[in-house]
Amino acid sequence: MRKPTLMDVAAKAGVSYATADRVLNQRGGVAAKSVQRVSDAIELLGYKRDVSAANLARGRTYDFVFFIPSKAGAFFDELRAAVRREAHARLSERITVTLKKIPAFDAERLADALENCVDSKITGVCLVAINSPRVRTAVNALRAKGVIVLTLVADTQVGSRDAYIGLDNRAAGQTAGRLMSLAHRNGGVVLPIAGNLDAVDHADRYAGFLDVLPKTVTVLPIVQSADRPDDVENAVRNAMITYPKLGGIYSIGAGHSGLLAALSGRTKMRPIVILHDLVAHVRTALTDGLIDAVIDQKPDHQIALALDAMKSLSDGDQLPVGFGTIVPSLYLQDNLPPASTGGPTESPTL
Amino acid sequence: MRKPTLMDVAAKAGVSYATADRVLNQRGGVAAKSVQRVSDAIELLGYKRDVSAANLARGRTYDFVFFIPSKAGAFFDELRAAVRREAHARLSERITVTLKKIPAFDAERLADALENCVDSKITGVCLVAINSPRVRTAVNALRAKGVIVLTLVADTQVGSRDAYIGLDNRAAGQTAGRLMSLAHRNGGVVLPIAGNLDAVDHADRYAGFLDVLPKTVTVLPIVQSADRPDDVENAVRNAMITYPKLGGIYSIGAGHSGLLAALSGRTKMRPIVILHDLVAHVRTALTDGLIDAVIDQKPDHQIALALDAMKSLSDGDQLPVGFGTIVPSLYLQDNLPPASTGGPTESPTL
DNA sequence: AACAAAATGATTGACGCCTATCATTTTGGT
DNA sequence: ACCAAAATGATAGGCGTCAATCATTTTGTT
Repeated sequence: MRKPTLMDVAAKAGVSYATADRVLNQRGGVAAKSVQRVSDAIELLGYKRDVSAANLARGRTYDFVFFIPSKAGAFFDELRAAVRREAHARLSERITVTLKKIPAFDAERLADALENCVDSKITGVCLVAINSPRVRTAVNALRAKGVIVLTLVADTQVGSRDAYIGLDNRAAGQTAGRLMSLAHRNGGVVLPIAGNLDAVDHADRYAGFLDVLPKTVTVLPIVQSADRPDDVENAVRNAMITYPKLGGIYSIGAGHSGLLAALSGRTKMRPIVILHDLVAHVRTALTDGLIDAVIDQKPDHQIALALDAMKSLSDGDQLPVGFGTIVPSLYLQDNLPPASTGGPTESPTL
Repeated sequence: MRKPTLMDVAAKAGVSYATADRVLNQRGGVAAKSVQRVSDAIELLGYKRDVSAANLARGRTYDFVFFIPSKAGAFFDELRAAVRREAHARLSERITVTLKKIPAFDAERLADALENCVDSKITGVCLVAINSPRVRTAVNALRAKGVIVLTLVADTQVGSRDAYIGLDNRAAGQTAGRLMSLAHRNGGVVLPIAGNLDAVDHADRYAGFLDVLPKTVTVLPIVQSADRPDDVENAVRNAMITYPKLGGIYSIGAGHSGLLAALSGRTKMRPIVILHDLVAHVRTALTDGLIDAVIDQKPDHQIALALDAMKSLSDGDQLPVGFGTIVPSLYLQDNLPPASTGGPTESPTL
């Protein structure tokens, strides 16, 4: 027999469709014993509301907006591409996604963009947070209107948004440290490079890295490069000269091109190199054996999670605990995920 | 303005709803120029059929059956649990999943079960394949009836099923080898243990492992344990006595409990241990520092992919190239995914 | 027992699409 | 210009649910 409908439930419970509906949708005005009978019938039949039919009837659509900075570095480009892909894939699920590009580090532009949203009929927004009073008030205004607000990659204060989706940076650092340890079982010297330890994400990664390194491994003073390729390149070159036995490099932030330049050509007897985010040129470097491991935060996965979360939240569901915490992926040369296809693929059948 | 409907398309194209529908659903009997005008209108408006409404109207339901062996070892238990979880999560999407348990290695029972399906109204089946003539004919009979047939974890001949979803075993072995190399940059001795090299999956993993190991690493003769814990335990104990400097162990198959027993207590100065499949006790061993790395084939992900694939295929869509190839995940102690929650969670809101 | 309040029943028109039927118009061949 | 064939239009009922209305029955109160 086919899936039970609300009609079947009503019949089983010995009430009318209207009453069953009142129970299901908690419209109130139903006697306790009727509620019970309907609940029992639902349980008994294993009834599950057909959400497609429900959304159709409700005329429900999900309108989401993503605000992604145009920061230097390929990572946010990949994030944007992931948004486009996911959005395309869900077009037929009554989900519409708009992608807005925000100048990097520009809290005012971000606030402007958020404020512009307040009046439109938007279900949820997802932003890479920047800490600023105007941004906070704009977020609060949105939430006051019932708009779901998610932060992605970078968070604001807990409580001022509905959920945060982002990498567990400490775990990422620990993973790097653990791998580095495995490669230095008899001790050695390693060099950490960060963009800026004032940024919480970099600081967390660094802390995690130090967490798991055994005492037999010597950690050189950390280089803070502000993610500038030139600075990174110089630091690496100097370190390799000063410490000929340099056994490993952990690059915590960005500025990879400088690192790769300093390494280029040295595929033999070079330090173990671990860095973050599997962007295109990093993938190439890994394939070519120029570096050893990449710790990734799975931008595609984050976007998919963000969409799921916004949908759930706007349906009034709660998110499971721990939701949104991205566990880092560890890629070596041989377990790289397939490169994501360029644009949204045209589907022949509509 | 809201999403365009087929009505809007028809209006834009200057034809009736009926004609637009005839074009959209390729019912034929439409003049070429009308087809063109409708196609243009679809393109212009960015129309996308609302699949929920379509499935509702069609009365379409997806009835899938999974055949999973009750093989020894926790892996298939996890696979079954994943099926239950995913099935529960998609109940509201007009997807019904039945889970059938097949005695391990029993081609006849599997064939029986498959043959029983032929008459029922089933959309697709998904099985862990066993090579046998009766199974093959049963599969062919199903496919002849229009039932989608997927193989999972273990494949049959290409061409006799619609798709295969399973681990890239060579990549898995390579990943293990790569990690082992990183831990033995100055050479060393490692011990590979397989269940049975006649099984293609084990053979592939072993080949991949050897692929990437440098010549400076000595590989001891492989132990074939038939996945028996006792044999594994003995082999490991012997090797550790015979080769006090044993630097690494790669366990290709199952029988982990014997391995863990041989290792227990030795958290210091023990060989690097890499094994497969993040089942419960392996997770514990990794957390406790008894082993170093786990290569996982993501059973949950495989099930999710299987459902997606069966749905797509039964809708007549094609799968993208490379679909179904599972890239191995590499877990260290610090990047373990959250343990999957026991049963399907009861959702308060229906 | 009378009466208001509460609960229930019955029904209806969407939502966007599918499928089918039947009537009407247009086309092509001669 | 005639006729059959082809193409198109118009329309209706249904899929499962939502949201609303209005009528009817059941309660609890005094």
